[in-house]
Amino acid sequence: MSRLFVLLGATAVGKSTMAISVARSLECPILSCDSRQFYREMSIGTAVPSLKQRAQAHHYFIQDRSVQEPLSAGEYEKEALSVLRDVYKVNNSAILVGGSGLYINALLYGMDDLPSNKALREVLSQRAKTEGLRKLATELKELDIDTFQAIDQSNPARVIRALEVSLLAGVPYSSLLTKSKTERDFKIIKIGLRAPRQELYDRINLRVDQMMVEGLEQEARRVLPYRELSSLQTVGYREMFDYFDGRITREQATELIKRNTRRYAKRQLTWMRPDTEIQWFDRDDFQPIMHYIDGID
RNA sequence: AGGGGUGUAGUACAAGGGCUAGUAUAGUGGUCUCCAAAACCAUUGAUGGGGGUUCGAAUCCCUCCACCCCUG
Repeated sequence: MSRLFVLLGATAVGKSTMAISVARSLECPILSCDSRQFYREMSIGTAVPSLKQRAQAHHYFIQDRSVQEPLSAGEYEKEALSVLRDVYKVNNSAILVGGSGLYINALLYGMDDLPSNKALREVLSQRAKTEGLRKLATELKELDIDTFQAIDQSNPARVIRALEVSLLAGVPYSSLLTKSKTERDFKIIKIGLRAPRQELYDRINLRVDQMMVEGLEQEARRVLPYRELSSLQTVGYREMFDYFDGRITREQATELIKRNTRRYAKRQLTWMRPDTEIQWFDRDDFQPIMHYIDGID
């Protein structure tokens, strides 16, 4: 059976480097699962692997599209499955590396085939602003009482998405969720990279300082015209946009990027923590990881 | 060394001798079926040490300690 090694961990823990080491050892390709490294306009702020790094192993889903063509979790699932099918024709192994939990779950377990309509979502989003979220929540209550009670009613994203699906499908959103995982025809091995919290935060702070030196400001200026796109609702860019608007100073922006990256890392850890399938290793434990991999099948 | 000043949460500040020491921010925990590096929810934590006055002290007094400023 083909194998997919899933390399997980918080941002800046060292996933990319470890993935390349493992890929070279296994002589297999890497599929990135980082919902911001998909886009070629974003390099510095997403800490995308360098060209030199990418030359050491074949990478998929790294800067292969524009921010103007966003890739959703469901679309990623389909495209990544297609890539994996091709990879497994010639190779028994592949590595999935990244920090976008929802996208990883989409590929590993599948997503229910829910309807989607960007225009409708936009309308609902506007109505939430003008009429208030409570109004939309009340409408959701009539269409889908189960979801209304289950979700956080003050969370616009949840309310809008549930309403969008219920309206499009003509049946309650909750009735479409199967809650079952799709079985894949490859073996999934999850490997987590960890580091002490303080060390992780130090690495984040250092990395942000480096980004500023490398020209994050110039990069952010180039994508400023696309600031409304969801792909630009990203740590490192939003803060620079605020700086360009004159709302904060460059120094404040740098500090906010650090803080928001730390928070992002914390949310990633919260997301991964309950997953008992993850075998955890220290961030640079290459040999123990290879030993673990060799012991599988 | 002498004189002056300041010590409240990780940080910045508030509390005229009287409610459970407050606010901001950081930090922490959590939610999650395609906007997810998003969105949202919840929450820990402090009066520098010791003594005194008082029914009652962050607040007044003494002392020690730490830091800052000035003089040398």
